[in-house]
Amino acid sequence: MQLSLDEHINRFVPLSESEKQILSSFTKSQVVKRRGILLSNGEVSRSLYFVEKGCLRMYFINDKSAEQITQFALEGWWLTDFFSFMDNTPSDYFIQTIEASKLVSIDRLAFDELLKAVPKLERYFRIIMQKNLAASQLRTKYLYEMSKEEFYYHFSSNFPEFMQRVPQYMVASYLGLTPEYVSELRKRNS
Amino acid sequence: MQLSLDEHINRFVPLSESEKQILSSFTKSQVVKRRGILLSNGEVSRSLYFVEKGCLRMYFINDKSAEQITQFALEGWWLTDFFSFMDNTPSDYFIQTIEASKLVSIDRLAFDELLKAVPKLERYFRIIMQKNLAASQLRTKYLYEMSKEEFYYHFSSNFPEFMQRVPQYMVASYLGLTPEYVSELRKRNS
DNA sequence: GTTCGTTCTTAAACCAGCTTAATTTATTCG
DNA sequence: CGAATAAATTAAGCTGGTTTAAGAACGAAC
Repeated sequence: MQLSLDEHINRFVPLSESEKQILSSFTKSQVVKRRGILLSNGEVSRSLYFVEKGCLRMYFINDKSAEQITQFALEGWWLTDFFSFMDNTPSDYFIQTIEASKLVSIDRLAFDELLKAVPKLERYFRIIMQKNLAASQLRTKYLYEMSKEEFYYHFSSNFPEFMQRVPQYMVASYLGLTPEYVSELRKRNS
Repeated sequence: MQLSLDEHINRFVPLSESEKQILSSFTKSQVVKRRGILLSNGEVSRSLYFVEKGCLRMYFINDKSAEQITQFALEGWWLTDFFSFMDNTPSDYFIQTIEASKLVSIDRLAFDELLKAVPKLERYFRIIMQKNLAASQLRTKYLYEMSKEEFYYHFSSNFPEFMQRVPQYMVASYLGLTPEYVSELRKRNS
């Protein structure tokens, strides 16, 4: 599976050829190998990333020195630490590829310029942010209403392809479970 | 404290007088008494609400028939169930005023029309959604990194005015704690 | 196909936070 | 104000999920 940024934008806001050219002049395409680091903690999150192909994770190091994953991004998703990106402040997060990936990135300043140059994209990003917000509301609801056991089963039965793409311990981290407990759940269910 | 929508928009996108008039023709101002219901579960979340004065809560009924609060909105915040609002599907949530409140609401269709009529507002809402998303990422990080005890102290020391405005059991619900446990924490800390 | 690092499993002890249920204190509103 | 209702507290017992520690299985790279 692969999804170009142009194609994705076109689903919401059709762009003219010249607008597409302006867009590509403000963005960078990059191919990153497996486990490549895009952002390290302490740095400012300078870029907003779009995943054309592959998979990203965002995580921080918790007080037990363990990696705590807070978000994944698959094909068609945008990812950054928005506070750091907007306010130009150091981030607590790491962003890393899980697989070899093809990305489009936009720097903070380029993002502002781009939106001035192609105001139609304000609409595209408004819609994207709105959808992200809806997804985030739903995730929060799940966190409140499900036990950790339910949350795990919900996730594994709703996203089986994802479970196969990503190591089990990363899924465990994202769901806020210990790998040991996930093992127990898998045993229980088989 | 009171904050008009015009003023709030003006912080991000200055509007002309005629644009302000178009805006007000697509929105509704309403004063709602304490504990007034704006959305009930099973209904479509037809409106997006801006709080000019007062306080809203969004909650659902969990499997133990208890109210589970997922969001508050104070002056200057927008609130709705975005999935229901965007896709026109029934919501699981209730939205209710905690205090007597002054609100501005925009219906789904009016929202689309408004954005067509005043494209500048795409930018305003893009920024609002982006800020919401940043706030949501931060909240998620807190959930992952803090124990419930830490989460409670963090919240009560960072938002003391809020703790006084909202009943303790609502704060407990929002933080995912039982009222009994909050009582214990308060006793421990005094 | 062997090696070395990474990932997953097993099991027992442990504890943060919940449940239950009874009591006290605040609020609301006639 | 005073009655009724809603909210907050207390304390004991319990449990879902973690911690710890050790070993087993996997998979990438030579």
